[in-house]
Amino acid sequence: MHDVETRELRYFVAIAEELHFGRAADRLGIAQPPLSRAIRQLEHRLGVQLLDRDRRGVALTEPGRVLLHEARLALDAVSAAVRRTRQAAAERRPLVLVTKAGASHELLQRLLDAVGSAPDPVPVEVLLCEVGEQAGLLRDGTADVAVMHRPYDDLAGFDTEDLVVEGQVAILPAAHPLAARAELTLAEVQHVPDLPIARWPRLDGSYPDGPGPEVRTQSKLAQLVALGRTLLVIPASSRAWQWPEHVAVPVVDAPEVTTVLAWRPGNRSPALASFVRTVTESVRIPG
Amino acid sequence: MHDVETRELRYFVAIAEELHFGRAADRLGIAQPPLSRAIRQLEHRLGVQLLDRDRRGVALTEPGRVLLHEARLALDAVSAAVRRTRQAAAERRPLVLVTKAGASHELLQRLLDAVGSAPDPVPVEVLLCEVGEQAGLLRDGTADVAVMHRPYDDLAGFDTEDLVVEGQVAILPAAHPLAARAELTLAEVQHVPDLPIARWPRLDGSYPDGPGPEVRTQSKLAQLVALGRTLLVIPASSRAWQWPEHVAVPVVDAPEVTTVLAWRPGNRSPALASFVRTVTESVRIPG
DNA sequence: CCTCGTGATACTCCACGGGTATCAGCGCGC
DNA sequence: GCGCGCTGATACCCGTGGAGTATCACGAGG
Repeated sequence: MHDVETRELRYFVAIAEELHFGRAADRLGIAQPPLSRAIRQLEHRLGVQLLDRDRRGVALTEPGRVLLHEARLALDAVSAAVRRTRQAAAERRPLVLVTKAGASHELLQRLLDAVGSAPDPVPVEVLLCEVGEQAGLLRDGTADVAVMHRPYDDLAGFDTEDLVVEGQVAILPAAHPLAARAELTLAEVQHVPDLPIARWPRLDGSYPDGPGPEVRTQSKLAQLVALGRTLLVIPASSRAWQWPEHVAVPVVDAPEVTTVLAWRPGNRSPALASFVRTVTESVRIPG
Repeated sequence: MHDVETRELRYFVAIAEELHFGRAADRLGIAQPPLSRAIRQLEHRLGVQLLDRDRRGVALTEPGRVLLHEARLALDAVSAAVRRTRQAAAERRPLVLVTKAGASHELLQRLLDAVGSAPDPVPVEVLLCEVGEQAGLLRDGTADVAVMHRPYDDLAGFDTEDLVVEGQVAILPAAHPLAARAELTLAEVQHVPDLPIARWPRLDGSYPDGPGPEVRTQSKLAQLVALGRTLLVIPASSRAWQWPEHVAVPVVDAPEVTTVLAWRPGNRSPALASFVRTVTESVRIPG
């Protein structure tokens, strides 16, 4: 009875995401039969049924959903081990900061200025990503520190430092009647019949049910708003939405959003420590 | 160029801990040559030298130390994936609480009483371990929640809830002159010539340099104190040291120790949530 | 000098991961 | 109704590579 190998976890993640043996095998660059065998073998080894094989596709069981989540964490940890080992062998490299494209733009600007003009400037490389990708990039060692937003982002398992708190605004097509309002409430915004709220993928890649369009990238969503097909509620400082066709209206009762600095706990790099210190001292707006 | 497999990480951890190919291979249940090859292959794949091979044994390079730490985290994450998947398939099982044997005994008693007499009692299984093992047991999914002590224990990556704060006492052999004192200071305690402070293994398994004896378990340390070979400074509530040959003297300027409840973030089990709520409400002494 | 103990090398072998071909159940269309 | 197409499962073969045994190369110590 061997142990579980990362290969098996990769296989399982692939099929759990695709829910289709053929496509998953394709993505993995192997044939379908070995994949079938590997998954059966994994199920047998765990003593747990992970998939409900139905004619017409595959569905995850409840333990399967658990394994999907845990396997992602485990694979990220393996990637992190490889990355951090290579980084330890390399010369002094810049600190990698990751943030959602377009979010907290001014804060980011101030933050980089502060770090660049500190007595001992830390070289910083900025990596922009899509919504929800930051946690994975931090976990797998691609990035050292992230600018994230509570309660939107998944902060589980990270050390964080709060930076600023802000309200949220609704982004509407300029042509829409609600765009003329000085302020709105969540109730008004949540059920506009002709502007259903867009649906983002969950952590497991599936979409919640609902009338709105499915989106995965900010640029596509921005275009949908400009086209008058949807609206959204986001922190006031987001700058990815300043098209001429967009109007921002404050939503008075939306939950406040906290911009936070997040990093992998246990990271004792002096560059990171210095970065966090500089940023919190110069950027934070005391509560 | 294949990916890194957990087998390779297990091999590396074994040799990094043993620093000896023969013993490591033995522990892994394989012969020595395959282990040599596997490690070479891993080094080649990472493009990093992990070990300094000297005639007369092996030493870790700096990247090797990084990989040892990261590989342990990754292997724990893989174990956790397996455990949690199996648990998800099993019937309602008790919550596993882990704590250092002998630490915070009264608090543990109150805590279990409170949970047992709550309106919806959560079945709790208590697991006792040695110093420093809690983090690993939480990370690899063996335990769901731990009673730990800041700043002693490694809380990196866990969600925590503070329970109580307390001072520390020095545990001395009853026969020693210092045992008669009503209180002591850290400076007095730290350099008692005939009672060098015992050395605990670091996270990587190695021991710091110094004159004191190397210890790994509490029971052995307790005996060493009773024999008049060492002393130690611990939280006042620890109860593993109440031998007749022991005397506890408060150390007035020792840093305070906070007893905390810790658990893996992102655990959405209702049993855990209810447990944490009950415990914090009934046990916590407000600061 | 020989011996012992280290890790590396040279081979042999076979288990297992992967490939191709094919099967088996179900939905669906003509 | 019957065939076709799509699913995942099965059967079988093959080659890679992981693991074993035997041995080497090198240094330390007596």
